[in-house]
Amino acid sequence: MDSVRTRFAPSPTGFLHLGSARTALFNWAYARSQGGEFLLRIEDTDLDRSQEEYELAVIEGMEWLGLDWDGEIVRQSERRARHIEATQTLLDTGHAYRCQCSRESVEERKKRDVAAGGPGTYDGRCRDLELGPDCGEHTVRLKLPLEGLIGWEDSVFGSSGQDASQLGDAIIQRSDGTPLYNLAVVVDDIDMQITHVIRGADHQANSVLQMALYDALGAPRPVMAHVPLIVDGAGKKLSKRRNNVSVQQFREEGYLHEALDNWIVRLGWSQGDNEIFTLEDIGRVFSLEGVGRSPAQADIAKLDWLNQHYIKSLTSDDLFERVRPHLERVAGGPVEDSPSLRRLLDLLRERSSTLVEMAELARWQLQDELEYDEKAVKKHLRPVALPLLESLLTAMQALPEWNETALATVFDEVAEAQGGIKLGKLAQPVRVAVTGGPNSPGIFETLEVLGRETSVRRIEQGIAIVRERSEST
RNA sequence: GUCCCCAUCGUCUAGUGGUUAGGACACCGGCCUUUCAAGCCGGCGACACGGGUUCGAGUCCCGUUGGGGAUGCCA
Repeated sequence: MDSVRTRFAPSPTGFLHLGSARTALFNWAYARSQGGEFLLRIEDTDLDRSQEEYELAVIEGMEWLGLDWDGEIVRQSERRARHIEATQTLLDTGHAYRCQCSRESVEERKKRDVAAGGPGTYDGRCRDLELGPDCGEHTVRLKLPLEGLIGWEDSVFGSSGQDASQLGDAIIQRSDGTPLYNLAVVVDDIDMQITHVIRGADHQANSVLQMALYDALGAPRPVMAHVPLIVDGAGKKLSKRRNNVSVQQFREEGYLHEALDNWIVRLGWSQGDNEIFTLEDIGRVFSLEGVGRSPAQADIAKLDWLNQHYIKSLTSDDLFERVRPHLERVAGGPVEDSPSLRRLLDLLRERSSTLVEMAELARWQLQDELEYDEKAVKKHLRPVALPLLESLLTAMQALPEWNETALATVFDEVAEAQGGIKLGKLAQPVRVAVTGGPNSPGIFETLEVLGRETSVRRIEQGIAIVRERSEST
């Protein structure tokens, strides 16, 4: 049996977006699961739209997602001679013909046909004219069968295809002599010996044409597998214009590639009731049978959940390296590695669904000056808290050891001395004093992480705030 | 307009003629608790509609409705 060869063929017209990323992932996964090869081809034939910058962005996105490809990257623009050669072959074998029709006249005839209730396809005016190479400015059209089904057995959608009567002869070479997408794709896929073409369902119509092209070129057809589109909240195909969906943006927003891969693979593919799939799992268990047929909406809440799941499973070193840029943004400068920061990060794992959120939650540790939450201050730094904070401060300063256990003991003693008040009565004012807000990890952990010096300073500062407030009222 | 495709909880989905229609996320409630989370337990919640076929349809067929995609000398 021939070994499987798939490819991902993005056009570098923007950043790698969700839909493309999923197509890439599926192709990668299928190849890996079958012990085959996964190739990368950049479709840069539309020079107007292609930009090197975007090509780099696409590659970067692939690498970030962990989708490694085999062999050298193929650039479609470098294969022009082959495309032109193939067109010539089609011309020589009578599978294609030169067409002199101008855009305007084709357009006009099309309009007329549509008005008459027809399909509005090219009417084949030049089909049998047998125009030679010296016929002046011309395009080249593929000579499609006039009738019969042009179909294939799709691995996802089953019997697919269209009746030839609904199709017009498509242009495969522009009047300036350059090849068009459909021709180039087929020629490249043949030369690259692609065995399975896995791509978005928006290509279904192209596939009809491409099947005819394989036939005309006398080449074996690959297995086709169309994947339902990912749609936005409005049910529309994801668009770069309307939706913020580039993978680098997700990265910047603090999502892990592990989460993104897992999220994406479950958009249109499933395996029983399983939800968690590492890239390694995907490369092992992915199958075309598991691909569904209806479009999927991308749900950020699910991504958030997955992201936290993977954040929890990261090693300490890995986590630190990945949040670091986000921490530094919050800190406004370089952030030093330290045991207490590592400890804080661990405490924050189960409180953060993104790395950005995690850095935000670490703000009180990263900045010298506290940013107070007004509501929290009003609620917890009140006169009643004054004796509490003061006696706590005194007791804390006398502590020989600054750690969680010792702090817990101090809190218990103060709570007892203050008339057996609940721990919460004590903890909240302290929390607001040392973090500026009402939420943080456990108060003992928080204080330990913060260290004696800063904790004491901030509690004193908190006491000052209470005094100030009681004087002004 | 024409062609193609799709249709199970709000979302992602399991389901291949006989199920109390399952899971996950989200949401709601409870437990835990020094806050927020996390965790655990529980709850709400779906087969678009109408015809067939069948002893029996979420599952098969037809139609309707709704949605999407394609209709480029773009990729």
